[in-house]
Amino acid sequence: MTDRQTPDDPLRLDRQICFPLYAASNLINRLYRPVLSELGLTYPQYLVMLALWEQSPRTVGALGEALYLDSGTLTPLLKRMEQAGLVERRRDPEDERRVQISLTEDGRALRKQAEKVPETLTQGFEGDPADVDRLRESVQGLVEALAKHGKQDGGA
Amino acid sequence: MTDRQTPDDPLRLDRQICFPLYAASNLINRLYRPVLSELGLTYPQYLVMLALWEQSPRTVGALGEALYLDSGTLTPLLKRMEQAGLVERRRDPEDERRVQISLTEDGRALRKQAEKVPETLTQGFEGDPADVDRLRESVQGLVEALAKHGKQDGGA
DNA sequence: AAATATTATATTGTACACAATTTTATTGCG
DNA sequence: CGCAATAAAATTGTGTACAATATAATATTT
Repeated sequence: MTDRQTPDDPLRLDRQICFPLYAASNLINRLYRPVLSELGLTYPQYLVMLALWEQSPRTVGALGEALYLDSGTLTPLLKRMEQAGLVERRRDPEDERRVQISLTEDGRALRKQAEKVPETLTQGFEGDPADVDRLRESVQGLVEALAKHGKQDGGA
Repeated sequence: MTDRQTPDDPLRLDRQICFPLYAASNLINRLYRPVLSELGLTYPQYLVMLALWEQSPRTVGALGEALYLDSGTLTPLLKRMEQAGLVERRRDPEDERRVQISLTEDGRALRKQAEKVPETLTQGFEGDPADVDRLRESVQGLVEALAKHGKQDGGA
């Protein structure tokens, strides 16, 4: 039987920064899922839509840079979104390596329904909005640091 | 061509709290992966080991409660860990519905190698440890709020 | 005690994530 | 031009996540 509770043990679950981020990400996904399913979207698909509503068309690479995802994740996801009629995928005539992702009419129209998503989810959620804002900025800072960290080679 | 940048648009990607958490979780997974692969672990498997090093044996349900995961995720994951010789799965004789997960000798021994993981990953990482600590506590608070939120029925 | 409800885990099917590799297109260089 | 190097997406294979359902064991009710 194992049972350690050394207070300064760096392997304690409640001392990890990684774990609450992992848990929060899963829990948020779970919270969004039923709301987004009414729009016919998964959570990462919703993020792609947010990115495209800000700017369309965008290349697969540009989407990946914005969302910190690579083509291995985005290609099949975008194909499903194309099947759903939300986006179009078209080789860039200027550079046939690139694939331009653009919103369809349906994709643009979906924005109206999506506008209700943020309030639906913050409804009945205790906590000072200013606190949430501070937290968001902190995590954004962490993401930037992690992204910079990851850009480096990692070596050997 | 779409191109909106209304400053107070609640659908702006950089105004979401969910997105940086999602991105941070992915980036951290990516950062841990090469380090953990030397121990023969994936990131969620590492979390299970952290939980078991604190207390073993534990039921599948107890692990799920600690990590905010359900049997649909844990069962196959634990089977792979059993194949790898890190844990044993055994029906609880007291209640045959429950499955007790316990560390094997190899599983316990792996802790020594895992002790190097936290420092390996914080190495060359800029940022005040006190800031990271505050961030961890904030995200832990959010996780608790989300978990409480999720416990409620959701209605309809 | 038999029927019903509840609980714990497992199974099924869909959709990510990502490393590694492959394919196709462009760029650089002699 | 010819060809190696680079770049952008797609493909392959493994491992999560999770909703919905199934299975089996225990608890509850009548």
